[in-house]
Amino acid sequence: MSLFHPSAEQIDLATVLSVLGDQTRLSIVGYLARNEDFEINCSRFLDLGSKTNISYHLAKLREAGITRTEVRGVNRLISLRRADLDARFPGLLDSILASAAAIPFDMREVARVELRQLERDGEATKGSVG
Amino acid sequence: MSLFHPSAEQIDLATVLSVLGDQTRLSIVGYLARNEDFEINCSRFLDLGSKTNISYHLAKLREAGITRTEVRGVNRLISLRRADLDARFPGLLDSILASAAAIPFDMREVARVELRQLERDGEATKGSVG
DNA sequence: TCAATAGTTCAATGAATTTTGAACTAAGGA
DNA sequence: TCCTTAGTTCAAAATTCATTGAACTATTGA
Repeated sequence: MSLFHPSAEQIDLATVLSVLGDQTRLSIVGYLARNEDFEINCSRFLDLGSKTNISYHLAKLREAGITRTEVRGVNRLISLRRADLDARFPGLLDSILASAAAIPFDMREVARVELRQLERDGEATKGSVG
Repeated sequence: MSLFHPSAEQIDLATVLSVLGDQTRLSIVGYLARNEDFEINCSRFLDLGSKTNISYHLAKLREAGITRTEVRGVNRLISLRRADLDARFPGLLDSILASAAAIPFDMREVARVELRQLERDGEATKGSVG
């Protein structure tokens, strides 16, 4: 049920580098970094491969300590473990993100996803402010 | 005869990360970084694997653009392409080197190699200063 | 309870990587 | 010229990695 995540101290440099040395996973991490304010679930990455394949790559990222996967109802929300990575390997993630090329995504779908998210946030704000 | 080296612009992030995502190659790079003032040849790394195997790993590093291999007589001198890597991926190499663990080497042999080098430098200085 | 959704696990397959020993090349020194 | 040193190349074996479809699990909502 609960998914394995290595502790910060268990995160290994060679493992992180080899896991990030793959264009699909680099694309996923780049997208997560540029969208830390949004809740991202697995299906957001189906542009990059089949459902099974994305599940495989996300498991690699999680087991390496690069991402966190939390079960939220029927979804799993994926986020970067930025603080843990920065603490363990200062400057590494930032230099990789700065150098990682932009991701080949369908930007209309990206916009749609983000619009839905913003609308949801808007409703939440409306509710709590009233 | 002359060995292939990618140009700085040809160096690819995912390739660099996957090539450095290997403990043997990370050890080689860490050693090169901590000994940039010395001339290092291939056999310096025989602690880490067989001659054939080290040749394989050094070729990977060279083809990824991480090291330069110059033929110097019967030896091949290996050096880090630090300037090229820094220009292409600012901060990446430094953050990796800062996080890379110390290498499991036979430190007596390391000391012997460095002593020989220092003695050679001493002779050169003596000659040029006189 | 039933269906739909989101994602995982499994087994199989193909591709790439790592490791090895044997044979090889090229340069330098006796 | 012959030997030694330094390192490469090749072919084979072992291992690991990536990708796929089919079957599965867990949660939510009707």
